[in-house]
Amino acid sequence: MVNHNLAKILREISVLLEMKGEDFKPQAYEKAAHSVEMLERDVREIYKDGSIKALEDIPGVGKGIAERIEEYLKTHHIKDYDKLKKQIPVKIDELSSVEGVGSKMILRLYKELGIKTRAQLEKAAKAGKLKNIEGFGKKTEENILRSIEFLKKEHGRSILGFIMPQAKDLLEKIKKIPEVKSAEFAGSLRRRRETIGDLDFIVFSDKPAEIIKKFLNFPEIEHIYSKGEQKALVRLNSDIDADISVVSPKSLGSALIAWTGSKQHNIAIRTLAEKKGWLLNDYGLWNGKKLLASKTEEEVYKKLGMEWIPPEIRNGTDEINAALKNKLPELIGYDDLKGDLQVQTDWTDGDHSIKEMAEAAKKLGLEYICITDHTKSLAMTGGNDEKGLLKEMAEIDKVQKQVPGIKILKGAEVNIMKDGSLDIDDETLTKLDIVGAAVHSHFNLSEKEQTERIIKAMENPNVDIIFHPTGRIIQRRDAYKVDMDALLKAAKRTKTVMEIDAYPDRSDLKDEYIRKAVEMGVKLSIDTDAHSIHHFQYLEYGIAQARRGWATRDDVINTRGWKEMLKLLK
DNA sequence: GCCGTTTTCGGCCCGACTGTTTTCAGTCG
Repeated sequence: MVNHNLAKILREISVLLEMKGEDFKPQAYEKAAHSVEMLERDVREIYKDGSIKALEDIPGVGKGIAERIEEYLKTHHIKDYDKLKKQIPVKIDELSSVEGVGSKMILRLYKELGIKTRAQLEKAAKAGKLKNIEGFGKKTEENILRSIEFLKKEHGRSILGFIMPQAKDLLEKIKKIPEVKSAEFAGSLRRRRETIGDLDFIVFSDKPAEIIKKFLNFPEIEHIYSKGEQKALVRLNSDIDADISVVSPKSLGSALIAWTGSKQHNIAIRTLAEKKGWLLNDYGLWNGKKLLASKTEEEVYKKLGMEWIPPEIRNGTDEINAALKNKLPELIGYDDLKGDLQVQTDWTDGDHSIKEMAEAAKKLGLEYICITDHTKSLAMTGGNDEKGLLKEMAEIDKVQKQVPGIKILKGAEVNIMKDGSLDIDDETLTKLDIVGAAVHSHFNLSEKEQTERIIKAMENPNVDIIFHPTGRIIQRRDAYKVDMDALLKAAKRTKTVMEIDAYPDRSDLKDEYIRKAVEMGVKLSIDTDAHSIHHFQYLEYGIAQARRGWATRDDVINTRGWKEMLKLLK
């Protein structure tokens, strides 16, 4: 996709314009950059299908930016950008990623010291040259050096499901501070984004200063970036940053909205308030000095003329229009799942036996699981052949008697071969309750070949579910190239279920594909891909993912009891 | 440069904290 590079350039233009003291253009470019980054379709395709008019349909992209995008697609250059870049030839992304360094500082650093890169900035700071620049002091120099040290460790964003246990522990600790009335996650943590930049907490109390003081004494705090009467920003010894903000319970609703974001969502609803002649800030919704609403989120949204919006879908896109019309779907709830349809055991690459997995799932309150060990062509996992599968089925029957109170379904994670055929014969597959099929090899086929390959597997009447349909692993492996529209159409036609793999670094399907599937009436399943008894807890993140994709209870098959669920399969 | 339930011009989210300076611009979320 060209989107990432294009967004980067638009963002750089924004910073360059800021340096020049332009007032509103930077926001315009920043907004356009954000939109382009969020697009699910490649800008090249959008342009190919609908020319420049289609580009102008991207939120925040008007005539001017659309022309520049067109120029970029045609020539790989944007003249205005090149011109700006020539005047100030600095590595903007490198420098602005340093905490506390923004456009104005970058400009001064370049003009006064000729600094273009982060390495040069570090060298100058170490040599004590920064404090000679007007507006810079010793503190600034120290902070820049500290931030560069931190960046060198290359800490990017954390994966939601992996960071959540730590976040939950810290939230519990915060709640135990006596002056705390209540406390919640905020930011991307509360929105349950698939990756998290830092841990945001919002605390409700009438004694903010004391809470900040006590929080700053927590042993896990390694460094304090800033602290005030109401807020603090720190780094934890686990090398992730945490933000805490304390607000009076009187402002709980408005503060939660403000601190949950997203930024785009906040801008949109604050603009909406402003249109009515009101002001929306952390402390409430105001008409002049008159407080209109502040206590609960519901109250604030209602006053603005809309229904409450679940945090998971607060993107600042179409959720606001839907909420204004009272047309938000009722998203699947965190208690709605009754079973897990992808579970591996020690028959292949799982850590625990069928019995141990069943017992663990039962303990968590699940009504059923489906055992889906790998099949033979995935040799590294010791995958089952036909004979092995039959043996495992017999073993499941045996375990079922030993572990009552949870239904153990018989399944397999069958390998889709390069040509779309399966590595287990149909006769054996018909004996299973559920057949999941998945791609584990040949990730580099062309989009056309990969799409046809998976559709061919869907057309097998035994294939019930496509597991982790895009094969991506967050921060490790990109999704293989596939035409998702075509896959979803085929899924609809063949009544194949698409999985939301809840394993935290998979989270596959991702939210925009889930939303597309929901719109097209394709059924989904949410499974953990558990390889250990500890993995069932990941269902929570699969549900979060489904909620971000606007999925309802009805869209997800394993919200039903197992008998009813099986009826939905081919 | 973008945008419209106060549409084709006039406004663009809002507030806390920091560092350096002495009243506020810059940065961040």
